[in-house]
Amino acid sequence: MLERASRDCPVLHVDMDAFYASVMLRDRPDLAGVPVVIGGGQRGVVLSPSYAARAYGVRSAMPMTRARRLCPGLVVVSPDYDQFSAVSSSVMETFRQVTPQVQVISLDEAFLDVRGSLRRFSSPYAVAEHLRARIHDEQRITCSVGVAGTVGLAKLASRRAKPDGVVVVPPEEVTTFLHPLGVEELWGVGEKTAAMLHRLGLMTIGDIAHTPLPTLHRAIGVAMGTQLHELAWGIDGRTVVPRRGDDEPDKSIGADETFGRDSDDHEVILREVLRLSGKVAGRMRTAQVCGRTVTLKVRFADFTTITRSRTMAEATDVTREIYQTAADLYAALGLQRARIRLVGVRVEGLMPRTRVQRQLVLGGREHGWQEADQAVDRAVLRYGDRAVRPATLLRGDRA
DNA sequence: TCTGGGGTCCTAGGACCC
DNA sequence: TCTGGGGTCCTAGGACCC
Repeated sequence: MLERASRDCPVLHVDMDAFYASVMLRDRPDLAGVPVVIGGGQRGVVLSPSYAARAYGVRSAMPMTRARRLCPGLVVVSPDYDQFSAVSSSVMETFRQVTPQVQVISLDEAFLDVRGSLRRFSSPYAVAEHLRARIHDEQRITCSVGVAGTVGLAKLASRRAKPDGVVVVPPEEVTTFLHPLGVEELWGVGEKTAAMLHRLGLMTIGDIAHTPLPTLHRAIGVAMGTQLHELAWGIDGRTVVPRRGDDEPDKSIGADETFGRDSDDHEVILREVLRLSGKVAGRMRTAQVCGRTVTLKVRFADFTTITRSRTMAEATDVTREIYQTAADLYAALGLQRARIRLVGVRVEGLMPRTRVQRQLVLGGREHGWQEADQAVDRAVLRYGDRAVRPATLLRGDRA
């Protein structure tokens, strides 16, 4: 029955079940059945709760403090991204053995267009079950698959399929499936938009579908209103675009860090800005890109967040120049004793380094810093990222 | 001890150019 | 001494996604 129902459903959304937690648990049989989360840090959030932890109400993105309150025996394990990436690559490779039409969304999910695979498989549903069996055999983790005619519907379907299942939404059942769901299930509807829709009395996707377009436009804007109205009727222009996830150049590279405790000490804050600048510049050099716009982000103790940016005449990947710009932006804030929770540095307007020719500044000593960075990169490659750091960062070690 | 860290996209106003 | 209109860049903020 599912075979036949899936015939006009060329799009699969595959979503690994509790991915980080599941990958960790398969190597830690001692933790089987124990409520455990991937996460950590004093002020962190839950990245991935195991199903045993979910039974206590623990959810992704929940503050760790709240998770521990809900589940006093909670075991917390730090993420091992190298391992997650390795498992993810294997899984994506399995997908590609079925179809080249694989769009990687993140480490743990992908869209597949399986139209080209229907000579080898009797139906999209059969592809879904084949993939689930293979991943279970090869990786010893489970996944859920949504099968539908559009990416938006496939994504909603995979959510309903969890854990360890398949949900097919054939064309004739689209509105029956879609309209009872809450508005927050739609892609693009987050906390704020959901609250706005709720104030209008729109609770379900069906409510959105039956709201006149002009009303939606007034409430949430023309672009968003049109998009949600279409999605509410299962209309979705997006297609599966084969992508590996790392084959498109980033548009920006940034790093931020929440302090263990809020700080109003300029020296502490600027030292962190320097460390983040070095981290960002290093990643830029690895990616062989330079950028022109430096953005400083500051989050205060009350969680209000501001950004300040400056666009430079020339693109750079030099730690010192990024730091100097970020430090200038910080100084221009003129903060006195404001307690700061987080600082961040991001560089935008990225372009391939080969396209950047640096102007020779009369009397300038521009090249010194670039060569210093290259020396740092070589040392880091050989000895690790604690090998070479600006002297001002060494003080942090003693603290 | 509420609320991470990596991103993308959109909006809106002002500057500036033609 | 009247005030258009389009296009692009820059800046700041906000929403959202994984």
